[in-house]
Amino acid sequence: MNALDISGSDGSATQQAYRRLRRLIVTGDLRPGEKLKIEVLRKRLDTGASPIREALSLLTSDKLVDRLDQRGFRTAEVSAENFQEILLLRRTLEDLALRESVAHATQEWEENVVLAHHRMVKAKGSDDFEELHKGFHMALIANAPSPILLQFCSQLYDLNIRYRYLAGSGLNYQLRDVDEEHEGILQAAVARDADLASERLLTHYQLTGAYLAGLLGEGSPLGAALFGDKN
Amino acid sequence: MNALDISGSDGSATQQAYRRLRRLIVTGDLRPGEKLKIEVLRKRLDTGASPIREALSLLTSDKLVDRLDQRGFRTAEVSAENFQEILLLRRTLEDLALRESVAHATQEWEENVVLAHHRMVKAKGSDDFEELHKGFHMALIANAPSPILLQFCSQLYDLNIRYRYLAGSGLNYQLRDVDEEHEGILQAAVARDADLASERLLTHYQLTGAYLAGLLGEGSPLGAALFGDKN
DNA sequence: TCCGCAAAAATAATCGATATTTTTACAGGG
DNA sequence: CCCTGTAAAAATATCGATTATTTTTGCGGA
Repeated sequence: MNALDISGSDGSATQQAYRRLRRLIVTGDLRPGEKLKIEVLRKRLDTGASPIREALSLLTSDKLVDRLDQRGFRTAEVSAENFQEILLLRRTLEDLALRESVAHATQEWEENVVLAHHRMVKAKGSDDFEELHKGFHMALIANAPSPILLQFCSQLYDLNIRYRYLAGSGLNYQLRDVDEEHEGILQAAVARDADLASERLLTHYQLTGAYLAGLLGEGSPLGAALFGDKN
Repeated sequence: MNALDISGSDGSATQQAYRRLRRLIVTGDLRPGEKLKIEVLRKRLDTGASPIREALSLLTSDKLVDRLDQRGFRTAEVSAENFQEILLLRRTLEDLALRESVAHATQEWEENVVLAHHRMVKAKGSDDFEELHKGFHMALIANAPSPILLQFCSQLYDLNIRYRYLAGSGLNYQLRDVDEEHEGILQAAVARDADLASERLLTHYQLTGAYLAGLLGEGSPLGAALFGDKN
């Protein structure tokens, strides 16, 4: 009815299916390359075929789903190359976005960043953490007057986080002092030092990326299971 | 069933609808911000509601269509800000892509670029020119080992060309020696001089962008008609 | 004249059923 | 034993109709 019900619930059946399917794919509940049969999903999400089909169409352009003409849908494959590409693009685009964002800094933006950081820190360990972590990273760059760029960043974030889930959700945050890195980025951003903030952000990605790449690399058992085995 | 398909059309009804609608939007046949009623399009393209709806979903992620939950679809609005953003992102991403492409140069790639250029030149003035022009620009960067980046570039190209059509199709090619610019980019690319090729490509965009911006700028009658008038 | 409300019309979203295509299984021939 | 053509089964894509939602219209009252 009203557009005001924010509490995760409503929207059209299509929107719901979109969100739920997206989550299933990003978290790895639906494995890479898995065939997505309309009938199966229809039962699993307890909705009609049309919303499923439309949601899958939307996910196609997010690069989370591949559409094979006349042969239905399947989740996007993963590969070491794809992972590296995502890392590279993320570094490039978020660097750009962060600089633009800081360049247009306002008090409101600054406060939103602080708030997003606070919420993320507070949710450490909870189920909401991943979402709030994205919230913090998006808040940093949100002030860039460039909606398309922001959408690219958001999309790449989701593609990236999918690999993190595939590597084993959550565990990769404990081994480094990520908190301190986040804190450093926050400080630099609030101080409106674009160079410093950007440098710290890139370092943050570099470290996270290297860590994940290690887990997922060709040599590792996990990498072999993900990239080698085509069942 | 439908034997009356024109011009070697293949694929599902959805794919066809997607391509046709895309063309209608990019060329400005469907005006910016125009409401896209399923029933109207259904009759216009002589197909069912489902393919239309799915095609519109696909176009949504190309940023050519906006979806208003429960309120249907409409073509994306245009604005001076949006246009400038597209120009900026295109310069940034194609620069990156071109350098990557040249860095991985192969004979096959080189030949494809030459071929694409030849076809474009040959088609000057014909209806196919726009498509082949895109073909040339995409061929230049096609060797970048970065499918996501290439997809971003392709998407931005289409968003950009839409403004060119809105400004009055074709006319903007006559006033500058675009041929020579293309030729220069081609030479530098074939010589595998990434710096030079990139510089020429950016100049090319700079000039084209400035020209179009002039046509579409706030002060101009065309700009006012496009950006000011919300009918 | 200007709201506000309710009924009516228009439109979007969804469902159930049908047609089309792909996949699978299998028989016959090389 | 493997290849190939074909028929049955499964799955996808599409259609036509129904349902839900939004927008418009019309009317009365302030």
